[in-house]
Amino acid sequence: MSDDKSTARDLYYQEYHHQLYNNSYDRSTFNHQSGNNNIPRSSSSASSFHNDLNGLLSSSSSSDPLTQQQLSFTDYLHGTSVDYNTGGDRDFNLLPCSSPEIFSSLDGVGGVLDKNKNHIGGSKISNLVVDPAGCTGDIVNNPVTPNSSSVSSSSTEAAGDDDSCNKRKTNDENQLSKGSEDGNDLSKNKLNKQNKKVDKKQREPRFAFMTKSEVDHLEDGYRWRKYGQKAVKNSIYPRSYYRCTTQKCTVKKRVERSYQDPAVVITTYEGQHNHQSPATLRGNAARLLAPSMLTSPSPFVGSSSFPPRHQDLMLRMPSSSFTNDNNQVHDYKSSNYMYPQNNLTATTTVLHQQQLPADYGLLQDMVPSFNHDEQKQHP
DNA sequence: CGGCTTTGACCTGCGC
DNA sequence: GCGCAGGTCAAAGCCG
Repeated sequence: MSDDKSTARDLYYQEYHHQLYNNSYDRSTFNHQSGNNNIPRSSSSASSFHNDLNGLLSSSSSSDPLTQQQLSFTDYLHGTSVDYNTGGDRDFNLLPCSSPEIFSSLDGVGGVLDKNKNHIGGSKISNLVVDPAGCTGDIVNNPVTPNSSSVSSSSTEAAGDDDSCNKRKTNDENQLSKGSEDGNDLSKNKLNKQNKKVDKKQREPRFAFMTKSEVDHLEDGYRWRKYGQKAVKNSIYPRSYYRCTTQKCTVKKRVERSYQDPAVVITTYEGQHNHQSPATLRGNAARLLAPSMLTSPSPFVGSSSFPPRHQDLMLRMPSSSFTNDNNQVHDYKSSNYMYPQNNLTATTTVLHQQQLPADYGLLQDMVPSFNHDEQKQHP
């Protein structure tokens, strides 16, 4: 990776984390800290991750006028049956989220955590970032310009199980095609390759959560099978790859620890669950649900999908804006949630980018505008 | 024995 | 074309 890109990416990080940082202070989320101390939690930070997140996301709605609608982490995981090509979903592309891309430079992240620590008097902090990635629909619909590509293509993610499962199949097909060598076949192969390239552009939506935890693999109500582990460049901590064990469920998640703040675990979800949480099926829903969720319609009812509907996210997010190089104003939806659980306080930061231009996807393309904005706000 | 983790090999995409 | 890094596979081993 070139230095220019690294620099640009760092600038992106700075702006990204600047958003996190500002939101930590701009909003009245710290009020939650003293307001909800009676919310029960389980002892293990890992096993209570699901609970924590539900609490993080649901408790904040009580004081957030923007959020008339309950949204929990379970909602995040399940969402609802939604057509990502319709309605407002198409209105906003989302920040590209490949954890190494976003978090490999964690200067700002560490700052957020430390600031929060100072702010709340040394309480343990779970800091998580919900960072929705490109929508599948957007990928399909949005044209890819030579100078940029869709949001999702900014990452190196494979497109879910279907894609990965097709890898070998594709190789076999290519080999078969090689076997029959005609001029027509060659052109057909080219077309096939192009089509497959387009197919591979399709990425599952991704959400990255940053959580301060001692345990890498956080319990979220689903069952996961680890299928790989890789050393991460510039990091002493490996990245683990998990796949949902439910048959025909293509959801994956990556778990890695920040090398700059080892206390921070970065979990990236990819794909949509097409089933109910095993925890729910086992009758453990109540244990996993945050109290506020018990009073709201069950998020497990109906078909489930991941990620959450973007409208739901947007409902909960105050907006800010930034301008890109073309002086186009983009709405930014972001929020932080503080969730006190006895002596544990957590912060949820949700970033959302709305109404990006169709060709405004690549991280490299986003960086200048972020930088632009950064310079405007902080001369 | 089934389910899960570990781990080396392999594949793919991308930049040079 | 080559090298690198990310992502995935699958055999082997572990564990309850």
